[in-house]
Amino acid sequence: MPVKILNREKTWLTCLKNDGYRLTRPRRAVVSTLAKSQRALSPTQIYNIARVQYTSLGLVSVYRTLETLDALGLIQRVHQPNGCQAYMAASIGHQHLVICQACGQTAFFDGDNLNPLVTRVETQSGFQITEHWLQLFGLCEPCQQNTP
Amino acid sequence: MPVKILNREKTWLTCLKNDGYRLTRPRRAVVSTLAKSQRALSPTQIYNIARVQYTSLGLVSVYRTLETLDALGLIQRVHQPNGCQAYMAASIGHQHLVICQACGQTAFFDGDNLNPLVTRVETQSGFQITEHWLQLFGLCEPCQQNTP
DNA sequence: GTGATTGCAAAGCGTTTGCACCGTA
DNA sequence: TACGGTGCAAACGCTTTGCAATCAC
Repeated sequence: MPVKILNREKTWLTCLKNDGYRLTRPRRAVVSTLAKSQRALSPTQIYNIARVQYTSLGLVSVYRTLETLDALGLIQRVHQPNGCQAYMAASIGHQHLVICQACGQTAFFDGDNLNPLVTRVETQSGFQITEHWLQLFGLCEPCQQNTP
Repeated sequence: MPVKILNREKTWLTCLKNDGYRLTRPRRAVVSTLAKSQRALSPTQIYNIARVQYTSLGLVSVYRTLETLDALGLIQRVHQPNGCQAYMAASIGHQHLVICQACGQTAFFDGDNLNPLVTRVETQSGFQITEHWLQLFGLCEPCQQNTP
């Protein structure tokens, strides 16, 4: 699992290159920032962090790179009760997200097999289900101690 | 279940009144629009629909009424892959949402018992889970026929 | 070299705030 | 009548767009 995170940056850059995108400094800075992050980041947060590494980065490039990474399915928008402006690495397969409400720290967990539920709902509602979304909110270990 | 929808408007107005809010024409118009809707509506959509009933309604009042209804727990923000600006009646108890990706039509379903999953994730991740979120996306019956 | 990509500035859009007037209780 | 609530207009913040300069290939 830690291996995945270390390789994420390299993987994303390879994907970009294979899809014909140029590996520019702004893109590298955004990719590096987001690939390493354990928490969901907003465009402005990414901008501020990435500028440490590449000072003349423009906020616009952050937006454009996020759009590209999202289109390639490498990152996902993270929804929280109060909004949905943050992004992080896309979950793989049937993994789902737990988010710390205090610090934004995230972790993935392997989802239940939701097929029985999906089938039941399809029968009862008449909807044809194409996508599901399961997310948990709470406090990560460090935050449990800081906010008793 | 249809009974609930018919009573929803009355219930919301009663809640507002009991909490010391005045039952003004703008509030009635917003409540009536949203209580009757089977789909999630954005502030602007609510504005346009409600203005049929109350022409001089201001968009600002829609926002303020939504804020109030949300604070009272009567409505909830609905998150979709592309954004989270829409509102609808709050789910009751452990109900969850199915949303039609084509027309926005929604339906509730009784959720699985997620307690075993929550317990498992708490143990594995160290997170203390306080809230969960389960949502399904797909096509409602009419839209299945229109988009084959 | 050349065309994709960038940063800047400006436009755009949804949302919030300030304020004088209005209407509910 | 009193004051909570309203609509308008302006402010605000985030996001997108237009464009000349830049840089990866």
